[in-house]
Amino acid sequence: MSRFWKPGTEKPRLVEDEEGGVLFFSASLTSSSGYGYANLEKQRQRLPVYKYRTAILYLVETHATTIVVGETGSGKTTQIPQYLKEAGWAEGGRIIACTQPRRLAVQTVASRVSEEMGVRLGDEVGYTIRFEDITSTELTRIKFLTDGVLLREMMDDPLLSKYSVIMVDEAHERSLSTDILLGLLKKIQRRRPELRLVISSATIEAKSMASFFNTRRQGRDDEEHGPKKEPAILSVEGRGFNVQIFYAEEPVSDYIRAAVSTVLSIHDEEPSGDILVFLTGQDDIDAAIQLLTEDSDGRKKGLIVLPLYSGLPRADQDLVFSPTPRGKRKVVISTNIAETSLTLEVTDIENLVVAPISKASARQRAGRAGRVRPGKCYRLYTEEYFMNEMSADGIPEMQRSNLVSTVIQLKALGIDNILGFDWPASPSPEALIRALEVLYALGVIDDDAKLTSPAGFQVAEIPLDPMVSKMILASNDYGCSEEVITIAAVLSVQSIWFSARGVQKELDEAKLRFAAAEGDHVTFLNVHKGFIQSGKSSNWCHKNHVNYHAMKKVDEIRQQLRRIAQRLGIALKSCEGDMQVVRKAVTAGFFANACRLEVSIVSTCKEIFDISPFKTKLAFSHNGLYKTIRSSQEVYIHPSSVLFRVNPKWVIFHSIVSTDRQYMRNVMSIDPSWLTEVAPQFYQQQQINPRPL
DNA sequence: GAGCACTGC
Repeated sequence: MSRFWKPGTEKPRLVEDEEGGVLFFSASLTSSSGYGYANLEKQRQRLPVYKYRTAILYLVETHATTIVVGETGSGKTTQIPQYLKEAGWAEGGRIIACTQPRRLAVQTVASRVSEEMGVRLGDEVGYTIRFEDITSTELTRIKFLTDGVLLREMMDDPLLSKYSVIMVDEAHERSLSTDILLGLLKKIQRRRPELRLVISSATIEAKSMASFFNTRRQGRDDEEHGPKKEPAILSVEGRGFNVQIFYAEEPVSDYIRAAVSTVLSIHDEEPSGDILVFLTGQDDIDAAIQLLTEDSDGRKKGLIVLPLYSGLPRADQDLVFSPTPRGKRKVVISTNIAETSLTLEVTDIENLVVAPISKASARQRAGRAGRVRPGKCYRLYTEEYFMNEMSADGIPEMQRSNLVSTVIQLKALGIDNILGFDWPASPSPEALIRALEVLYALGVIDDDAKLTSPAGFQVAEIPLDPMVSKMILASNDYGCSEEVITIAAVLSVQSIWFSARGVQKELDEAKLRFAAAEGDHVTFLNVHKGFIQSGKSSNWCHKNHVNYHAMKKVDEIRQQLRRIAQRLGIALKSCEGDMQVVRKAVTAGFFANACRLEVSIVSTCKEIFDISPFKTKLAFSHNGLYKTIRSSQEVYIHPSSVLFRVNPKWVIFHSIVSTDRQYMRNVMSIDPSWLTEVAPQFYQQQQINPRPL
C-alpha cells in the first residue's frame, strides 16, 4: 500500500478505505509527479480483482445480476466500472452507475478513477451527491453517486433508462436507501431485461442477496434469449493481513479499567505498533483517557493518548492521523466512528472491543488491525460470549427505523402495495402501518392509501422527513415560508451549537442570548438572524458557541429548499417577526407530537436548598412530566432545550431521545386550540384526545 | 442537568 505514498514527501490525505486503490493517495499522484500513467496501469493490474476481469465481464454479459463478494482492498469499486467501460457498456450514450452509501466514498472513488483513466473529473468520470453534481450530460460515461441520489433520480426517470449497468456497492451494509434501491432495481429488471446489476456484498450476505434477485421461474426455460435470471456469484479475495484474535478468559466487570490495563500491558510487552480502542461514548472515552494519563508509574512513558469521536473539533480529530513519532506508541480511544470509514495512518493497529455489538461489527473492527500489516485484536469478552451471545449481524436499518420517508418515497414511485413490496429485508407490517397512519394524519395519503394531490406529491418532492415537509407546505398558507424553511434546515443538521468539553457553562450562557420564550424553533431563527447579520462570520459563530460548519450547511440546505419550494408553487415570504404564524405552521407538521404538562414540581423547598449542593440538585431535577396526547406516553423536556425547566403547559417536539427517560428534543410551546385548527381530522373538537385510527 | 455513533436526499 505504501507505494502510494513515500514518507517524507507530501502528507497523505485520509480517504475512504474500502478499496485497495484508494487507501492512501495524495494530490500529487499524477503523471507530472513522477508516477507515470504506465505506473498507474501496473498498479491496477496488481489489484486482486484484476485476475477476475474476464470472468466478471463474462458474467455481467450473461447474467442479469452478478454478485461480487469482495473483501476490503480487492479493488472492485474502482476497477469494475472501468472494466465495464472498456468492454463497451458505456457505448451509445449509455452510462455505468456505481452507488455508494456515503458521500465521501463517492467523491474519493470518482476522483481516483478519473485519475487512473487520465481524464478530468466531471468529464468522462463524474459524480453526483446532494449539492454537488460533477457530471457532464454529454461526456460522463461512468458516474458515481450515493444511493439516495439514485433514488431521487428515479422520481424523474423510474426505469433509470440512461444506465446500462448499475453497480450497488457496499450492499451488505444494509442501509435504508440501499435496501429500497435493491427492491426497486429488482422491479426495474422485469421491465428492462437489458439492464445489468452488479451487487457488491460481503460474504455472509451473498447467498440471501442471490436468492432475492433470483427471478427464474421454476420449470420454465425462458432463458434462451437474454441474460440468465439466476444471479451469478463471484468471490474476489482481499488484501487484508492476518489478525490474531485474543479473548478475555472470563467476563470483565469494568470494561474501562479492563481496556486501560490491556493497553498498558500491550505497551509493556508488545513491540512497536499503535493501539485502537473502541468504547461506547464520549464519557467512557474521557474516563479511559483520565485513567491512562494518571497512571504515573512510568509505564505511560512513550504513550500518546488521543480521543476520537464525532463531536471532537476537526483539528483534534486530525491529530489521530498524524504519524507517530519514532519510539512512541499512539493509543486512539474511539467511538465506532473508526469502525468503518477511516483508515488510520499508522504502521500497525491493535484493537480492543467492548460488547455488545454484532459479530459482523466485531469482525469489521478486528479488520481495522490488519489494514497495513498483521495485527492483533484483544476482545474484552469471552469466546463463549462471542459464539453464543452475540447476534450475527446488526439489524438492517429497514427493520428498526421510522418508515414514513420510505413509504412516501415508494408511493411517489407508484408502488401502491407497500405491504406487498418485495424487500431484501422486510420491515414489520406494524412499522409500515404506523408509517401509513402518520401519513394519513398529515393528509398526504387518502383513504385508499394513495398520495393526495397536490399535498402528497409535494411532500414526496421535498427531500426531508414528511412532517418537516408538511410544515413547509403549511407555511405557505400562513405567509411565513422563509422562517419555516430556516427552521427545517436547522432541524436537518445535527446541532447548530458548538459543544466541547469544559465549556458547557459558556454554551448555556450563549444559548440564553438567543433563547426565545416560544422554544427552540424560534431560538433557531434568532441564531440564524444573528449569523446572517454578522455576514456569515465564523468569528461571530466562535464567539457565540455556534457551530460554523453546521450553519454553512444550514445555509446550503436553505437554498436547496427555497428552490424546491418555488418549483412547488410556494411563495417565499417572511412574516416579519410574527411568531404566532410560524408556530402554527410548525404545529401543522408536528401536531402528532403534542404533549400536555402533567406535573410540575417547582423547587419551593427552601430548606432543601440550604442543606447541601447535592440536595439542591435534587430539588432542581424535577423536570416537568409531560404526556403525549396521542398515546399518553411519559416524556420530559431535554435539558438542552431552552424550555428546560420552563415547562409550558402545551408543547410539541421534533424528536425523542430515549435513555433512562424519554426526552423531547427541540420543543416549542403551543396553544392547544391550534391542534384542532391544523388537524381537525386528528384531534376531536371538544376534547384533546386522540382520534381512533 | 442529559449525552452511543454514523449515514443520506
